[in-house]
Amino acid sequence: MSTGSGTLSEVAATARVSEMTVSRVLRGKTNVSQKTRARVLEAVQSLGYVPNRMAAALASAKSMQLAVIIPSLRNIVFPELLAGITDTLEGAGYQAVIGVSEYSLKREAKLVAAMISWRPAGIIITNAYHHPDVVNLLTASPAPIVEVMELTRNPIDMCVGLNHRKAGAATATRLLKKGYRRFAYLGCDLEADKAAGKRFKGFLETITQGGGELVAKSTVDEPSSVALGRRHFADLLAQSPRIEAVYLSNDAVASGALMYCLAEGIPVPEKIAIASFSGLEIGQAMPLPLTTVRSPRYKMGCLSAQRVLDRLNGKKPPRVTDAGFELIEGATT
Amino acid sequence: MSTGSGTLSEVAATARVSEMTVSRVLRGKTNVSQKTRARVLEAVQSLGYVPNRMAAALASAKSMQLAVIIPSLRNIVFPELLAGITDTLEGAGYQAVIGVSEYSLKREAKLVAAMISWRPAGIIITNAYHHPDVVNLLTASPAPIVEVMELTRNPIDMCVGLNHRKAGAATATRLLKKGYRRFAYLGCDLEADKAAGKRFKGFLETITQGGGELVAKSTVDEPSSVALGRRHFADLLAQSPRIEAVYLSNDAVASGALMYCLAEGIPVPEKIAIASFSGLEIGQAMPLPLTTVRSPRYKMGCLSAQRVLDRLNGKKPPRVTDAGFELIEGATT
DNA sequence: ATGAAAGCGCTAACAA
DNA sequence: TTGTTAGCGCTTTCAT
Repeated sequence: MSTGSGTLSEVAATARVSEMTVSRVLRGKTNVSQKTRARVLEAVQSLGYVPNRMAAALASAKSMQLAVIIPSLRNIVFPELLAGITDTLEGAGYQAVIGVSEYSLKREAKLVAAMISWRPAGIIITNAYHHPDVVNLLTASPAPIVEVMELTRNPIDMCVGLNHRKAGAATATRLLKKGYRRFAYLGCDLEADKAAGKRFKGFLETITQGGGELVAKSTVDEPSSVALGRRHFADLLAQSPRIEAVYLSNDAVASGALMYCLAEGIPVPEKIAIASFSGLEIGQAMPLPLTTVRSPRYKMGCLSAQRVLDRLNGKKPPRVTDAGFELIEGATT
Repeated sequence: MSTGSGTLSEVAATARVSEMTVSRVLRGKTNVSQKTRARVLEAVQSLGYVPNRMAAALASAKSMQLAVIIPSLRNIVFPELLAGITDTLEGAGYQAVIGVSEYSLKREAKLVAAMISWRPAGIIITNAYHHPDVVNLLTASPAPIVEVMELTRNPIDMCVGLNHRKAGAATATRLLKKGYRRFAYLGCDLEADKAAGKRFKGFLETITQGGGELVAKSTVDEPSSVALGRRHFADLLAQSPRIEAVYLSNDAVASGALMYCLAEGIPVPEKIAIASFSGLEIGQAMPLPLTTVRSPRYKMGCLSAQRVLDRLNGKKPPRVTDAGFELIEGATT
C-alpha cells in the first residue's frame, strides 16, 4: 500500500516531535504551539505526506465514507440524487461510495453487505422495499440510514421522499379539470419501480372517482427510456382509438411518446394529451413542454445526506421527511 | 463503529478456533479441514458477522476500493462510463468510490488528495489535463492509474480513450461529401471540455482543407444541456443567414437545436443540417435521428477498469488504449 | 491443518 | 503543550 506518501512516524521523525503531535496538527487540534505546528507542516510538505484515512478510521472507529445504493446510473434521476448527496457531503469532509443494484433485490443485498464491510458512517438507499437480508443488516447496523425517494411511515431508520400516490392523484385531478375522461396508462419497470405503481394507483383512484375511465393500459417490464416510450406509444394508441389522454410512468417514456406524435404529425394535445412524472430537463425542452410532476431529486439528495450528517453530529432529525413535489403545467394537456 | 457485527475474535471464540483459522476460512484458503470450516461458517452465521474490510486493507496493504473521478453526474455520458466501471469491478470484488469535480481543476485536486488518503487499489480519472498537484500526487502514487476519455501519447500511467480530433475530422469529411460548404459551430464548456476543443479543431482543419468555410461560431461557457442548445441555436442562425450546416459540441446541445427547428418549423436538413458528437439515446430517438459520432462510454469504462485490474493481477497492459468511435448517419444531414 | 506473535498506521486515554 | 501506552480488527510470517 505504501503511498510513496510515508507514515505519521516518518513525519514525526522529520519534525522531531511525537506521532501524537503530528496527529494533532493534522486534525486541526488547537493545543499545539505555533512553532511546533509550523515545523510539522513543513515536514508534511517536504515529504508529500498524505494521511492514511483507513488507519484513522480503524483507530477512531469513525469512517468518513457514506454508502449510497441506487438502482441505476442510466436513469438521470439517480445521478441527480447523487449530486445532491455529494454536494452536501463535500463540505463536511465525507465521501460517497456508490453501489448500483440494477433494480435487482439480490444484487442490492450483496451490495449492502459489501458496503457494511467498510463500516460506513451512514447509509443512503433508494426506495422503501428491500430483501429481508437487507432489512436485517440495516437494522443491525449502528450507522444512520436513510431510505430515499418514497415516503414510508415505517422506515428502517429515517426516510426522505415524496408521496407518489398523491403525485399521481394530482395529475389525475388536473386532467379531469381539463375535461379529459378517457384515459390510458403506459408504464415500464413494473416489477422494480414500486413508486411508479403507487403513482398509477393514485391516478386510477382519482380518475375513477372523478367520472373518468381507464380505457387502455400497457406495461413493459424493461428499464424506461425515450426510445422505449417512442416504440410502445403506437401500440397503446392502437388498443383503443378513443383515448383522450395518456399518463406515462415517467418523463423519459413520455418524451418518447411525444416524439412519436411529432414524427407522425399527431396533434398534441388536441388529438391526444400526454402527462407524466419526473420533471426532467428534456421534457421541458421539447417543442411542447410536457405536463408533468417535478420530483425534487437534487433536494432529496441534499436532505438525505443532511439527515445522516445531523445524526452523526448528535442531533435528532425527524424520521420521515416529505420533500414534496410540483405539478408542471406544460403544453401537452 | 462496532457493527452489531462483532469481530474475528468473537467468531473464533464461538467456533473455538484461533482467529487465523477464521480468517483463512473467510478468505477461502483451502488449508482448513472440512469440519473446522463448517464450524466457523456456522459461527459466522449465528453471529451475523460481517468482516471489517478496513482492518483487512490496513493489515494486508491491499484495498478493494478504486477511486473514480469524473467532472459531472448531470451529463449522462459520465454515469454511462461509471456503469462500465462498476460492472467490471463487481465481478472482481472491487468497489468504486466516486468523486465529482464539477469541471473545476481545483476541486479535482482536492478530490484526488482525499481519494489517495483512502489508499485506493487504483485510480480512474477523466480527461488528460490536470492541476500540477494532481499530476504530482498521481505520479507518486503506487496505484495503477487510468486517464479515460481522451487519447494521450503521454499518460501519467495508462490511458483509455478516443481520438477526438479524428472524430471531428470524420464528421467534417462526411458533411463535405454531402455537399455542405458553409459551416457554423456551436460549443459549450469551452474552458473545461478540452475534448470538444479537439473535435472542433479536427473539424475545422478538415472543412478548411476540403474547400469549406466556417461562417459563424458561437461558444458558451456553461455546462451543456438540451435547453441551452435550444436557446442558443437561434442566436447562431441570426449571425449568418447563409449557414448550411451546424456542428455542435455534443448531442445534448444538438438535440436542443433540433427541437428548436421542430418547434419553429425550420426544415432539417434542407434549410439547415445538424451534426454533433456523443451518440446519446435521446439524439437517436428524436423525430429525425441525429447525425453524430458515438463515443463508447460504457466500453471505455469497462476497459479502464480492466486495465487497472490487469495491473493489480500482475499483468502488463498497454499504456495507451484506443477505444475508437463510430460515425452515425442520421437524418439531420 | 492450526496457532502465536508481531504489526499495518493511526488515535483515545492518560500521563507529565 | 507534549509524550507514552495501548489497541482498533485484521493479516503476515513463522512455528508447530
